[in-house]
Amino acid sequence: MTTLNADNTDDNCPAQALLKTLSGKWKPQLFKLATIAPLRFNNLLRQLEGSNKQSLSAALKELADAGLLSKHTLQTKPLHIEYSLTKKGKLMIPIFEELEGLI
Amino acid sequence: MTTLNADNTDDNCPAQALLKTLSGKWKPQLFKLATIAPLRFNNLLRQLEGSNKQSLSAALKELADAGLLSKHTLQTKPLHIEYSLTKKGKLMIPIFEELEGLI
DNA sequence: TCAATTAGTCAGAAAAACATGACCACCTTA
DNA sequence: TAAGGTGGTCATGTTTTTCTGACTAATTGA
Repeated sequence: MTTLNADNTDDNCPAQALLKTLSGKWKPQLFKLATIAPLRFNNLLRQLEGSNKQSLSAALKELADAGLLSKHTLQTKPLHIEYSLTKKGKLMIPIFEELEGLI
Repeated sequence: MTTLNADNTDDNCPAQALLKTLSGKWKPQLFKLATIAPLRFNNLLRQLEGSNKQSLSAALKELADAGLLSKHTLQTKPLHIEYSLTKKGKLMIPIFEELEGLI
């Protein structure tokens, strides 16, 4: 009898990594909001009641590292930084809608 | 400016609950294995290296509570208990395959 | 010049998730 | 009758995640 998953970072279960990057207290909401409009840091901090800088900062970074969000700086004064969906991120939208459809 | 998510159990983001029930150290693997064959407790405990009774028990319960797995007792001696995908659980399989496709 | 905005980082505390070992009941085989 | 399998629960401890408050730096408006 073979044992699965010698370690829990195993990618024999390919959806697991994606599920991990999307899970957490704020990431689903950040992803969802990003499908509507680009995200801005202090704006999110005000909108997401109960959130905090540290967690939002980490969540945005993880979503960006996963290739779902891209970060770009607008040359305004003061500088504004926007996080918006990448191509990969956009590809996920209809799949999420299907998931929501069967809840 | 309206604030979103007065509490973090909010269902204004419907995928969030589902994402939550599928996230965690063992649940993705349990779901995946359940797409192949019904799950049995001690069998999982042996197969999933590094797992433990407490966590598997909790994970199976959460997946069952979410309506993705159903629990039934086989009248064998000794009794065997099987967890298998519900209709809802089966509906999620192709959606997960799409997600995996774009990783 | 002082307060407030922009977007964060850092250290430490609190909360949540996960693991460990003891224990339970039932049944079977030796 | 003792050991080992079935499928768990419970209390406790460890590890990971999340939150809090202090701090940074540049820019704007009063």
